[in-house]
Amino acid sequence: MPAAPATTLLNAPEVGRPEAATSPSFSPLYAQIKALIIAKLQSGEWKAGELIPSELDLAKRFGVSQGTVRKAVDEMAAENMLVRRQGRGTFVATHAEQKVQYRFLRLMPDQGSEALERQLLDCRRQRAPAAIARALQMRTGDPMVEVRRLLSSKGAPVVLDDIWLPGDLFKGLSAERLNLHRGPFYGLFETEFGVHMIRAEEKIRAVAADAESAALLQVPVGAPLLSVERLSFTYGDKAVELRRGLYSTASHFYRNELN
Amino acid sequence: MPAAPATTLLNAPEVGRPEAATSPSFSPLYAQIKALIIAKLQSGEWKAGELIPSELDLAKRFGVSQGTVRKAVDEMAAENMLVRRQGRGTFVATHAEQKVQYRFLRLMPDQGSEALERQLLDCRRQRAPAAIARALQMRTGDPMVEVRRLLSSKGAPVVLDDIWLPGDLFKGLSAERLNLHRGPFYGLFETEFGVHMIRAEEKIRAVAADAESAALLQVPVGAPLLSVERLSFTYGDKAVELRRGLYSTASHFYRNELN
DNA sequence: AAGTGGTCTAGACCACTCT
DNA sequence: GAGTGGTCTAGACCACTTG
Repeated sequence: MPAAPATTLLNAPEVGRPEAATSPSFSPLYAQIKALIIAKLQSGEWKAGELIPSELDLAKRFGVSQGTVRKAVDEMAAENMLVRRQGRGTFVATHAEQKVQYRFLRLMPDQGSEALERQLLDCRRQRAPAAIARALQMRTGDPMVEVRRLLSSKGAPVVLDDIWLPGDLFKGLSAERLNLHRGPFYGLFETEFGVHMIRAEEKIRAVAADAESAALLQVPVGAPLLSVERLSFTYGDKAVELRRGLYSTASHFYRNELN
Repeated sequence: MPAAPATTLLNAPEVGRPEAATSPSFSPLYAQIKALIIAKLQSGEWKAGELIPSELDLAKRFGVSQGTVRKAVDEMAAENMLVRRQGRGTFVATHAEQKVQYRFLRLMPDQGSEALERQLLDCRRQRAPAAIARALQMRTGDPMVEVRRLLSSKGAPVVLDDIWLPGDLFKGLSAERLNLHRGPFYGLFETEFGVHMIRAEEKIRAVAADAESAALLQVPVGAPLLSVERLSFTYGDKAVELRRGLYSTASHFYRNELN
């Protein structure tokens, strides 16, 4: 039997030690450890890209065996919240400085793999329209930031994005900040606003280009485009971004893997 | 130190016992166990939907600890090749008799969740066109089966599929067989032909409906449709199906989850 | 050489299902 | 109650990275 937890205790209702767990609403120890680790990430104590304590260290802190910590970390690594590197340690996942930039962008070129150029079209404070507010669990009229931008491949526009973010979470966000930044927006969101996207849901449709989209994407009006509506979530399954992308799929495609 | 394996030995090159493993091309024991289990599935010794031996049983057979078998099965369950059911055992995953039918179909209705009606349009033996053959790693002109079918929701056509299968794997496949069968094709492929799809890759584009597709899907010519090109794989990452679907996304959408 | 994650074992006990 | 998967522990050793 291990010693009592060194620092942080497991005070979740009716648990603590597995022996105390009875049938209804049973939560295994490793799930509680996972929740504690997530809390550290959420609070910003362990930031994106940083090294977290070793498994042995965590095991001592939480008063459990290494194997239990391991299972918790395993799950989080599988969900892309943490990254394990043998011999080095475990790191908090990040959308910046990653080999695969644009982790959430599934658009692939038919040939080659050229980098995408970004072009900011607009960035302004807005009041939330009803539909946007509903998706983000906010109220109609709440302050928001709307960003519009274009992604191009070898000069040819490919993606037109319309992005909505809660105003209170992204206080200093401006066109200047966005233009200064290199790499994907999600990297900037992490470092500048402490908002880390961990998963997203997309609804994909085929639509006809309207006049404005057609002009920006340089396709004929009525041309078929991929409409990709993305709802992104941070820790605690909180929706923090609604994004509507129009993808020109003449020389690119949306890649998906099914299991 | 455990006793020598009871029946099947681990004869993989330069391994067998982890102690014998040296740096280059190191393969952990559980990965070898996993390969052995996959071999059982591939050979048809354990069929889709069936119960496989218990972890303790497998551990004895393979001469390893339960934990090692567990890790192998864990991975396979994560990849949807096996399904664990506490208290009952571990089963071979199947596309038939599953709560979620159409495991690979990501199309969702905007409202409700009505079942889809199938309508077979065509089923005939063909010679492989160059493009199809290439994707399936066959030769142009090889015998194939082409199936065309329509899926409808509440009478309204939603999906038009054009399916290509290797002729040698699907010998007795005919319109009659397909019409007799209930549920997804992949279920029939398992029971009748022993072909089990374990994963797939999709390339998605927005396209304009041509005359024929428009008529079948009851949309105007030129209407935007989702083109979903799916390449499906069996055990050993062997491509065994190429499918081109046209989805009408007026009242449905393609749902995807990003991690 | 020290520290980290990765593998493997052996054994205990719990939760769940079926008979 | 017997059998299955699920959790947890403790300890050993391996593979990899860094000083």
